[in-house]
Amino acid sequence: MDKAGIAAVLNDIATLLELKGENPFKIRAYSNGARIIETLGEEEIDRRVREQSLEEVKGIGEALAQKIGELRTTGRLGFHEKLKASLPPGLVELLQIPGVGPKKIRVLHEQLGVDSIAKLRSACQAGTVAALAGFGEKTQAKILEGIANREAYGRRHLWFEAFAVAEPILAGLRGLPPVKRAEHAGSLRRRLETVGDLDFLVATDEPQPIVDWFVRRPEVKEITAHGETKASVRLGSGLQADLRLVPPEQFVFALHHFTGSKDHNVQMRGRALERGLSLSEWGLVPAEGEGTAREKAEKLGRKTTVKNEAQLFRALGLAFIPPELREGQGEIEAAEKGGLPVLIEEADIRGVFHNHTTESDGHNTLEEMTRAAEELGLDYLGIADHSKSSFQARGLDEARLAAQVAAIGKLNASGRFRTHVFAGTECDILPDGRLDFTDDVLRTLDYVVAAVHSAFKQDRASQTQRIIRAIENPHVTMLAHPTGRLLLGRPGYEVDMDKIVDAAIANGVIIELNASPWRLDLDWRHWRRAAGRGLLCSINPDAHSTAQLAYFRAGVAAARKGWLTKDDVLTTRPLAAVKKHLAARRG
DNA sequence: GCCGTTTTCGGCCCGACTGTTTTCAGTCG
Repeated sequence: MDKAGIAAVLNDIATLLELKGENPFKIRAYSNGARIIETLGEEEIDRRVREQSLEEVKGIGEALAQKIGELRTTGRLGFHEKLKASLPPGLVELLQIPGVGPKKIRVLHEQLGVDSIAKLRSACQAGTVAALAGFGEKTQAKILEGIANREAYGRRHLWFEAFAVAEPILAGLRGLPPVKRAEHAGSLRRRLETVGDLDFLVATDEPQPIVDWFVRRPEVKEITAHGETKASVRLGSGLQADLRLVPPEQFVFALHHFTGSKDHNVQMRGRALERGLSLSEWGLVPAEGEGTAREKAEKLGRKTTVKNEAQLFRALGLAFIPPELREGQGEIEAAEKGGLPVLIEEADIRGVFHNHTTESDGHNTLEEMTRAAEELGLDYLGIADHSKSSFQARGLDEARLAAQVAAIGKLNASGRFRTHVFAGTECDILPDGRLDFTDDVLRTLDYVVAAVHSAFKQDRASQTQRIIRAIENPHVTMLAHPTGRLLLGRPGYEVDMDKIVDAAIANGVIIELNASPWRLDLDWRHWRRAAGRGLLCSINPDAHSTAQLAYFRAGVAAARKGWLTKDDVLTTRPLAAVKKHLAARRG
């Protein structure tokens, strides 16, 4: 079993133990174990299982080492299966209802036999839930509302779309006179590929008019909380948005706290305690002495020397950690050693590859796409329409491809646009790993993007071998969307990504970070290690219209989460350097 | 379940909010 599978089992154990009412610290040990195993390489896991040295990894003890070893070698875990069998399968889904946690689930199950969301709804409608000790009318109504909302709005939202909704709200907040500072927080600020809700944080001494402005925004469909320092609304798009207001001296601590992630915050608090300090959304105060952290922070008030996040990190002996890296994946250790990367920025992007025109399934012509790229300030634009086997996308055959290559040559020669156009193809990888065009055809192009668009259901070994065979073709410049996943849509096809990355490095092939907000594939979680081993990235918008060229911004956000620097990405290089790279590739 | 050691047990991040309660438990972030 690979590490993602092992981590999933450990997390599942944590959830099941929660429902059993186990010791919360034991539960956390399993969650920690899942997170730790994700940060190890597959080779390292193999070696440590073989040498029985997993216990040397901090956070993994005797019990976890044994369980990880069993999962790795047999693909199963007796403990996990027994645990699963001991609980009705429907209990886990009850955790999705807001306000319902493990303790309430146990009572509902033991007293009323509730073991599914459907049964919970029936029990609420019958009024039996309100009669339970510790429950009441309001709890019952809230559960019913939670079930209804889950069905109507339960899904997460793409970061790119949520960001577009949040930007004007943030700008509006910043324009209000009593607002000293305003930022968004949470997974939106961390630029996670999907977000659950929008979090806004405001520094002010006069909260009430700001809260009132917020809940009266035209896009607000429903107000779910409207207090003095906090408000929650549901927007027309189904997104939930939370606003929190804090005094200016507390802003930086609240911003750090509500940006998260949870794992990052846990580690930061632990680090503060090692230094005799207590870190919370209120402030950074001595852990010793009388009073709560909040009281101490309020006493310190405006005398705090921490005015921004950089100073907050510095107070704990750390370099500033950009929000994108705050996932509890080793960023604190790196910040301590001065080992944080200088992350790529939007302004570094000089061009974009893998874009479509009306020749295949794009909505704009070659000229329209080139003009749009020029308006974005890009030095080069790579066209890569589909190849003939993708007939559903009006893929080009050899003759139409040759005509397009000629048209691109003519456009470049005309000097009409400052943006240089590269002629390419998004060439189908056939089910057996051969490409859709012969080498003689591929040779006529500036670059070749190889992509899987069919036979998604091959087994893992065959799918991996199929893609590696394509990578080994000397005419292939880059591999497109290596897992084929669609966020909130479908999972990727089964592949051994470590082997594919190894093959790409060995053959000098680039792997794209497909910047379509629905794809963001290769996922950011792979990039740090892959780039560290020498893999070159290309941030490709896969634009099917002029507007979608801007998707490269979502790609940059994902690249930043993957610890990528300017040097890790082909498309930050100037035109001459890219021409040289592509020419060298063609030989 | 893990860790560290004052070395085999005791502590593990912590505060707000809600609804229920009448002093607090459960949930959430």
